[in-house]
Amino acid sequence: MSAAGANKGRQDMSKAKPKTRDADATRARILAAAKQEFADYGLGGARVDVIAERANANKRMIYHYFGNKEALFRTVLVSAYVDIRTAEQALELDHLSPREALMKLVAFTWNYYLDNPEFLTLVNSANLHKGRHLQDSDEIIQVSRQYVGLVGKILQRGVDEGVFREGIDPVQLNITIAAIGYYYLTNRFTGSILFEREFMAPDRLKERLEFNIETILRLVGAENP
Amino acid sequence: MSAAGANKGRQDMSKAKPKTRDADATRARILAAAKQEFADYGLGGARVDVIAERANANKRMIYHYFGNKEALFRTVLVSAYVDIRTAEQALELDHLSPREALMKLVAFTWNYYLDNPEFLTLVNSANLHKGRHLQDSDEIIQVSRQYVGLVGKILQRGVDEGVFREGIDPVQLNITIAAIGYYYLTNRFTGSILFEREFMAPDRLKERLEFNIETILRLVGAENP
Amino acid sequence: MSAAGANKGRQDMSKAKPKTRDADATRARILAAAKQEFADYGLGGARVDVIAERANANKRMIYHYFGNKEALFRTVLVSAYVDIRTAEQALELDHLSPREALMKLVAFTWNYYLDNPEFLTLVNSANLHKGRHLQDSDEIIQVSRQYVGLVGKILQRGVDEGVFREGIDPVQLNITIAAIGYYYLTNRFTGSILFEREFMAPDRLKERLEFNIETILRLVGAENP
Amino acid sequence: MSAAGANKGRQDMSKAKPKTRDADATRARILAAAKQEFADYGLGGARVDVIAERANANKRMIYHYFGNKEALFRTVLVSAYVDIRTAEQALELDHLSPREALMKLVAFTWNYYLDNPEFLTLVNSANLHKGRHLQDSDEIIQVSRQYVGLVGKILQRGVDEGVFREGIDPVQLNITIAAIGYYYLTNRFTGSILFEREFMAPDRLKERLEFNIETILRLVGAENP
DNA sequence: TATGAATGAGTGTTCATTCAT
DNA sequence: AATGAATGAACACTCATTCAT
Repeated sequence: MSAAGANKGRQDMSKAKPKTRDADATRARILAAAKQEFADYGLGGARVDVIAERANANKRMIYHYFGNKEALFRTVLVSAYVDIRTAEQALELDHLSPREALMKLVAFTWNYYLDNPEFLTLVNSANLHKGRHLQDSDEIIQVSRQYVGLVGKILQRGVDEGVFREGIDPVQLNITIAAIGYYYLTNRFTGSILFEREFMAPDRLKERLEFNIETILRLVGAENP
Repeated sequence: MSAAGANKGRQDMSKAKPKTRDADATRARILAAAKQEFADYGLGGARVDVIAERANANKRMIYHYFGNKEALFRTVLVSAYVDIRTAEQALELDHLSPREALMKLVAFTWNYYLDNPEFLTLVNSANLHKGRHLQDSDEIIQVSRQYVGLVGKILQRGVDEGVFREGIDPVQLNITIAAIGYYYLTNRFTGSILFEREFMAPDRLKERLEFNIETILRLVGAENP
Repeated sequence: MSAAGANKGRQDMSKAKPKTRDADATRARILAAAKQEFADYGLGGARVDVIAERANANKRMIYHYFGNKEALFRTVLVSAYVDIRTAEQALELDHLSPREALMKLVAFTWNYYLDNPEFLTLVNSANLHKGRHLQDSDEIIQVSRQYVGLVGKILQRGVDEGVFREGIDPVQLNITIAAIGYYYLTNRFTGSILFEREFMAPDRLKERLEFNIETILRLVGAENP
Repeated sequence: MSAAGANKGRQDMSKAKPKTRDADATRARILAAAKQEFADYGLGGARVDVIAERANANKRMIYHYFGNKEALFRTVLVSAYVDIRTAEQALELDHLSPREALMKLVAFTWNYYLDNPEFLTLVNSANLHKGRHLQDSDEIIQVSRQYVGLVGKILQRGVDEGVFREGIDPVQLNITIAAIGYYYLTNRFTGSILFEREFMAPDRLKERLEFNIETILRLVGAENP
């Protein structure tokens, strides 16, 4: 039996795994579908039926894996935050000059919002519901601390090298970096109408990113922005 | 028309006017209630019954005056934009120095968001629905043009006086002025959790406004920000 | 207009009333349908859709008039108790001899259960749910007190006249009068199988009533039962 | 078989027996859990998941051993009847006087209901479903016949000894003995509210049992009840 | 102008049951 | 023998909207 077991070891990989992987895969498909649906229609506007359909899963499975619609939203939201924070940590800004690190971070933030527009509406939804779904999530606080530390380190290095001015609050800087990208993109629809300008035209996007980089560099007092 | 109006004036006072005035009052109450409800729960989350209740009106009246829920939202949204743009036009910035005019505008924008938080969620809702409710609204475009002109004029005066740098796009500046206040306030719930900081504490609000003013002044290149 | 009004007075009876009566009638139809459905299938087994259908009403109306399924059950239950207690009060037992009054009460109880079998299952359901739906109903306690008083009075008269023995607790007697009819009828299905006897055959019913009357008369000590 | 059993004994202990014993144990655990769940919530209100959980068994096992929910209920119900009838047969009433035998039977019935309240709700559920689950159960009819015979024998002995009156139908007596205990206990929740009296207080229980014994003794005509 | 009654199409959620291993 | 995954049908309840007056 031990020989068979050893033999089965490899073979089982292709039999047992699918079994466990099926569950994980279903869960993942539901999560992805939910992220999209919540992003498209908000928490209230999202339809559980549609999520199930989009996930190519049974509606019952959603309740089995996530409990209910709100809990599913909570999971989606936390995962969205973890995703962006994880990507930020992977930027490897330490070997860049403070100025370049900051530019890279502004550009990354902008591009992340561009590539993952669902993040924007998820956050909006979370705030429409007064942040209720983020409460009691230690994970979120952990990754956020790392993020603030990341910006704080760049700022400190800039001050030490004499290229940034002193006394800038890393949290306020963080918020502003996010704000100038977030606002433009989340309000791209009303913005395009109000300002009679195609917000999502490639040239316009490029222009805005440059404007944002300049805004941040001037803010931290980097010479020759 | 003015003669007719004068003629009708007295007669209407006793019979028709009260009637029309009641009608106007009902309409206004519904509009105010709807603005609040849409702001609190979004377009999808808002309840027609609740709006009727909040307006101390009959549900049927909503349909009588506004057609349906979406049309009501459209009206609320346009009125919200008209309100803020009207307030901006009333600022009388012309007699201030460009630098002070800009500071005043940044502060006004911030305080308007603070005092009218429903504006933020209404705009968010409008964008969740891809700006659909703002289309075909000439009124909106008119007032927006005036706004851009207002900022453009300040900018031009600053350049002429040599206190602002050249080449700044008034629209981009507009957007950034809005963004740095809007983002902080609309995301105050998730922000307070993520950054472990009470976003709405009076000191924090004051701090943010100062940070924003500095951001804009440095952006336009005003010396001694 | 006053003439017309006077004229309309009677005519309106046939126009205006239906309006108000419609609401009341709908409510009443729902209540009757619910009583039947709850009696047939219990609280858990009853279907709101079916109640609406049986009431020839819209499902939405049930929620409009009664709030939810449990509240509807509560209303049904209270009304069922009020109905039987009201019928008992209408018996006019005072002018009968104590012995005949008691016999009449036993027979009435039996026949009421026979004619209103839904009462039995409603009470069973209420107890399956631990009486939760009867709590906080002052009405129920009021009518029950009257009922106990009614039996107490008969008992007292019997004692005074020397035909009943002393010291019988009216509540215990009440319970026993109910029990010997209730048990036979509510368990008629299992009873018919267990005892291989058609519990609902007319002769059997008559036989049981006589047995019950004898049980009660012997219990109170009436001579020559 | 005993030899085989002895032979198998050791070997089975380690391999086969646990398996079969496990199967029986699982079946028994499911049955016990089901009895409790059905008693607590009725047939419609009982949840298959909960039964599986309560039985510390897999849900699939329920279907394997019992077919489906209704069949499980049927099994539970029959077993409940067999249990009470078996306990009654073990009473050894023959060596008691008819009067004492009857008293003991009334007390036993009462105490059995008290100790096994699930029996009451199971029977109620069975009747809510029109006794359907008891049909075609020969076992039930057999044990019931024995029960009627048991009461009939006491009655006959009493008549023979001149302490009971003639002509009492044992079935009717049976029903009444059950009724006066059953009704009080199954309706203890509504009863406690209606009669403003704590039905389950120890003194109240004792009082009711004495009342019931007196009721039955007077009914059969035993002198000096 | 105003209103109470009524409704159909959904909406999140639950449940007994079967599949695949 | 035992189990985790999956499902379809149903269920209580909701909502924007219309009817009738």
